[in-house]
Amino acid sequence: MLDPKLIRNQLEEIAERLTVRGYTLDTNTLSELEDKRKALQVETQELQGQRNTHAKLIGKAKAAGEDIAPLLKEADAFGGKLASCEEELKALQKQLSDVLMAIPNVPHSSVPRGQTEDDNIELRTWGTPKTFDFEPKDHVDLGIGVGLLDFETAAKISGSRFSIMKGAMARLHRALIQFMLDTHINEHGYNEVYVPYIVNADSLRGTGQLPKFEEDLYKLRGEKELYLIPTAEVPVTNMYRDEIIPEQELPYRFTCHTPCFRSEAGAYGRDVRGMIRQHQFEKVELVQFVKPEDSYNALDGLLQCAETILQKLELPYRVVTLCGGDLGFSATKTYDIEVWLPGQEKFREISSCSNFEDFQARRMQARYRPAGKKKAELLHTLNGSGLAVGRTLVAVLENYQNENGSITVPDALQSYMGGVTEITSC
RNA sequence: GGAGAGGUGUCCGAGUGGCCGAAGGAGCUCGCCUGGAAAGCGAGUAUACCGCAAGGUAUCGAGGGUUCGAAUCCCUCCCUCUCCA
Repeated sequence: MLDPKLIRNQLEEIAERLTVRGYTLDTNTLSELEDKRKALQVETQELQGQRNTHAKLIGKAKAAGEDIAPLLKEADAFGGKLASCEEELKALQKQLSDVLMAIPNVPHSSVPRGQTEDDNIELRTWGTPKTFDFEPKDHVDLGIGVGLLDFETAAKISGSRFSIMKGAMARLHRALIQFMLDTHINEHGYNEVYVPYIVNADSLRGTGQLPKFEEDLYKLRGEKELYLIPTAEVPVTNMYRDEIIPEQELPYRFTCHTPCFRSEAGAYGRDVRGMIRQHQFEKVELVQFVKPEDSYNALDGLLQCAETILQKLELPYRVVTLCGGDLGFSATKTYDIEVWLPGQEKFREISSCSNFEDFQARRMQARYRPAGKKKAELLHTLNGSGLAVGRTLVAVLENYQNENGSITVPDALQSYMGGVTEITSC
């Protein structure tokens, strides 16, 4: 959520900055609502004040042993008008907060204007795409070729956009997870956490998936409003909802492996083939809570940590700065890492590293207390994939394939593979 | 599944209808004291909104209700703890 003060005092400036992401802020409606709210609030508070003064009068009269009957009669006058004002004000405040909750974050000044991913700006590339002296296959053909990837059976038991991995493939997938976690814990100083995969609506509002993006989520049936997590970002970031962290403990840096569940409601035609876009996939996430002045340095650091994984796996990639139009709802700035996929002859997103500044923190009331200050202030939150495991597996398969259809296990993963150095048909 | 107890400010904790935005303590800030520190002493210390200000309004797990007036009484829900099965 944006700072309501900014909405009140710098509405036009905020509206202008939101155009960078192609978002049109309805300033007329907003300022109209805000004016109404203010007038009604003043009126309501005045009436409440009258009521309170009168109630105290009755209290005193009663204590003094006086007859309070005439005062009670007078009190009737305050009832109706106040009740209707309070009701109307409440409705208006709800309406205003609904509008506010649906406004995306304001992009950082360095974010380029643009509509789609074509307007993203390439920041750097790493590695050189390998040249094959044969026609490289995509991961689907490779996986099915060695008999260790099975989409048809997954479709039977669940539906489209699910997959089954077997044998060395399943192990390679698991090896990737362990390798990523170990690297972040041992080399990057992150703290591992295990969290619930089912979260309540407050948590999803806190990080910004709700109220606007409910159709992307899997909601559970039952009396309680519960959802499967679309990313570890939700439970991990919400660990500090309604908490105040002492300044000296910051920054907090967590890594967390979870499955992620996404309905992919808006992606019917996209990436229907293979493991690129699944309803269920694994991800190793990086989450940070930092002081506001540190958050952009932290974003660079987070990006580095994610890049390290690809470097150790010797997978070529590039880093792009997302343009305003491609920026997620809650982010002020996002770098995507895109890995080279020989099967598609394309760079494909494998990690997204974002700074949210205080946008999520305000929704969550996640604060820290600066040393020596009495007032708690909002934290900045960041997160990034480090990395999306399914897509990393795809990248390994396609980049490490051999002419006979086998896949060489990258050096970095061999210690996790129990001596298996090459994946061949079983 | 059964029976109880409880959720109050940064934290601990008192408060069963008006004098309670809330005792007391801890912590923190400032000052005194000290060679310096600790201890001790004194003052201050929630947030949001309206207002130039004085001041006002709301907030005691969440939501409803009773009342002239609710942290306090009633109802529903959420969460924590203890005991029993």
